[in-house]
Amino acid sequence: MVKKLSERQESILVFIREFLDEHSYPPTVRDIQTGCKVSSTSVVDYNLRILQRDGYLKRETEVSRGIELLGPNKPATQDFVTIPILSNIAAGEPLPVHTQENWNHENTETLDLPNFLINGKENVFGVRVKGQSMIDAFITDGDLVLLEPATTASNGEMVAAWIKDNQEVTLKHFFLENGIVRLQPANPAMDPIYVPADKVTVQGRVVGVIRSVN
Amino acid sequence: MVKKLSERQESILVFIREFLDEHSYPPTVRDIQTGCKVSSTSVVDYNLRILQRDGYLKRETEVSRGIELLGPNKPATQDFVTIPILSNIAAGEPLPVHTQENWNHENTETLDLPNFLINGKENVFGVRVKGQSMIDAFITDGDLVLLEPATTASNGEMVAAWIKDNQEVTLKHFFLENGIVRLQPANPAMDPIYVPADKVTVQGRVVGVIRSVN
DNA sequence: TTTATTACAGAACATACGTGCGACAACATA
DNA sequence: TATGTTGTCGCACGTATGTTCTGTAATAAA
Repeated sequence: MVKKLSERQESILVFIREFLDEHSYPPTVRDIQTGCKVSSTSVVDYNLRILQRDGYLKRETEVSRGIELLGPNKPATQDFVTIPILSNIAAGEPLPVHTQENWNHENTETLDLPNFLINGKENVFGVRVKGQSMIDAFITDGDLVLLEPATTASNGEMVAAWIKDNQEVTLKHFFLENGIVRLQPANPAMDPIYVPADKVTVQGRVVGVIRSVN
Repeated sequence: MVKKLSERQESILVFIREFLDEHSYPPTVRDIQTGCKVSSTSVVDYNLRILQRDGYLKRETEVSRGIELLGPNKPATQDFVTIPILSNIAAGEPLPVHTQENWNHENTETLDLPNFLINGKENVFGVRVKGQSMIDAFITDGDLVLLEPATTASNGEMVAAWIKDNQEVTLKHFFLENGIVRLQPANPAMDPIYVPADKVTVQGRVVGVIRSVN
């Protein structure tokens, strides 16, 4: 016994959805009035009550803009985390250090990711893999690598490591053995790199990889 | 020259974030006043102006609840798409065919993904890579592969292919050459598989890969 | 010292905004 | 015919809410 919506109610619903796309707050009754070319605020109120009664939205009484869309119109409710994307990583340079303070700015590219990819880790940032230098098995050109800032790593973890002598950042599995760091490619066909511990700086732990094929 | 936030400004920022988690609309100046135990609305306004000046938020003048968080505090505004995850892919079986109709059910595991990963493609679904059979270079055990349903592919595209004689689904680059399908591993060290075209069924095009390291 | 600057307090003002009321036309029901 | 019901309209009331003004104290700069 789902009643069909009237033309006006339909347009109100559409308007609210579009309004939410453009603003960070819901519309007022009067926003809807002008947006849907309704002659009176009371008509808007009247129809909003119906929409609420039928479960299309929820209203907070006496609260300005107290409208929340429900059902299919409801915006994604899952937890999302915004992470910064470090682009322009020049070859032969370590990753710039990134803290929560210094990416507060408009020039930083960001990305919203579902929480399960981050899994509670703090300050995760993304790096776009460019060229061949960072490529290893299972990670290739164009991939977006998610890193958790770290200066140390446990054996076996995949890290972004700055190799001083080579002047490059590489993604490898990390093993510390008797003062020597073994950087093991995931690809068994490739040989590991051995570097004295003081010539390697761990810059982050790999927590995820995202590849988008176009 | 990023100024450090005062304790009060910090608490206001936190309050707004928490308020947005619980409501579908931003707080008013007075909400912040009581929430942060500030003595006067003018103090809230004063600090909001500073936060706006320093780029932590944006305000719409004369608009109730006209507050929008920026930077790391900004809630996700991106578009998200919900896709189904096919789990329990038994070895030796083709992928179950999935249409928009038959996964609208509660028993299907789903995932919300940012739109850029899907890029306008329809009916994308995810498959969790299990075991070694589907592993190829750049894709490994545990990865979530995003597939677009397809029965054909252009040369060079990575597809999920059902090889009848082997009774297995594999992820490979697809090449059709004189009635023979060449399934080329991305890993150059591995040999391609040649199969008569009628013994291969393309089941989907790979549009993305997601790996989450725990 | 004087003078700015920063941060806060209290009050008041003006508008934004949700809500209620009476009326009216169209249509169905009895 | 009388009686509801639905959707609309205009208006107005009262609260919600952004904003402004005046003042004060603490601290730094001159």
